[in-house]
Amino acid sequence: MDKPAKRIVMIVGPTAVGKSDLGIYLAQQLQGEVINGDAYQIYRHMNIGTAKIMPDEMAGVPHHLLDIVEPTMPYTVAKFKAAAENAITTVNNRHHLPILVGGTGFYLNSLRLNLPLGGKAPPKSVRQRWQKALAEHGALWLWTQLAQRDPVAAKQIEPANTRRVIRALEVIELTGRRFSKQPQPQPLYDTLVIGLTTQRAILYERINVRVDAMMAAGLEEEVANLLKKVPPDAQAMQAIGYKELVPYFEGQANLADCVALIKQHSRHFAKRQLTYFRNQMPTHWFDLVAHPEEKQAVVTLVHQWLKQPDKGEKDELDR
RNA sequence: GGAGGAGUAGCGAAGAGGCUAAACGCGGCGGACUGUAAAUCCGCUCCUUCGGGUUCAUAGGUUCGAAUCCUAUCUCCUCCA
Repeated sequence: MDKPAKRIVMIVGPTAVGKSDLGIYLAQQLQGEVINGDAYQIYRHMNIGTAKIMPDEMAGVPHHLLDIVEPTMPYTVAKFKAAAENAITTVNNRHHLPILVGGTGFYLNSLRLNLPLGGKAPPKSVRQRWQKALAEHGALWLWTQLAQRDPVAAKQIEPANTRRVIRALEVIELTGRRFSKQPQPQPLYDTLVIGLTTQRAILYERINVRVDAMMAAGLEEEVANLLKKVPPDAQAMQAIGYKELVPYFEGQANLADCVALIKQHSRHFAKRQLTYFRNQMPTHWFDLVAHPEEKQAVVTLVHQWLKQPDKGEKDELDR
């Protein structure tokens, strides 16, 4: 089989480890451009809470896929994948290195593995019908439906995880194919994954400090402004740092409690991110918090990898 | 000084003689992940060489059997002085 020719670098890691900084550094060192790989930084008007890098911090490095959607609009992996592929083409046409920087493992993996994602977009009606069925018959009944159509998928998805059960059911209905038997296209890219991490206690402390900094920078006002045009149940409002403030604005909770919740959710999130990058991606780990000088080692690693003649990392996870 | 109340695993909190190594929540840890992914969901969390061993403030006691009953001690809270 042909090796995927286009090479891309990904910088992943939990929130608050310094991905954005490394992205810029690498871009400078390697003639690269940054492509956002963060599910919520794509939204406009959500800057402070998403720790979005601002133009004056970009040091002249082009950044793609930031501020491309209004927060009232839902967004999906598939949209991200398409947009990212476009951005990669753009960067490649300038003979620059595409550097994906972000914390949304699933988005990044859809790109890296060229996931078909169940084919086409699900019509709302199908999903609504299943959701109604769920409300009427319960989670176990719903899961049984899946078990009848696709025992393999049913075994892999917890009955309580109704969101994924419904999605599996959708895909089966829409494609006439089992959810567990989706086509497996060749990857489009040859990907090097660099992961940033640090000692857990330090990471959590950084998160706490960062949330306080966000509040000091005006997160409260940002969310208040957002809520003027975005309904609290919009997808964008599921973002950590935003959803927790809604009860405060509704007079249901005091600010300090909400801020504590933001920190807690951020910590939990960081842990989930680490799990994902650890187990779902072939990540090369670095601790630049404890060892900033290893930045150079990262550059060297990328250099060497770029020099290898189309060898390909070929470490797709078996599923 | 007097009168009440309380002390349970990292924290909060149930349990009021055997079904209790002790519900539940939080925190912590691990995991899953193919169009909501900063989402959604699952598991573990006294020690253990997995045979067992030590727990419910502490020390005694009652009982076949105690976190649960009795006695003393210590600590904390509330009220009266």
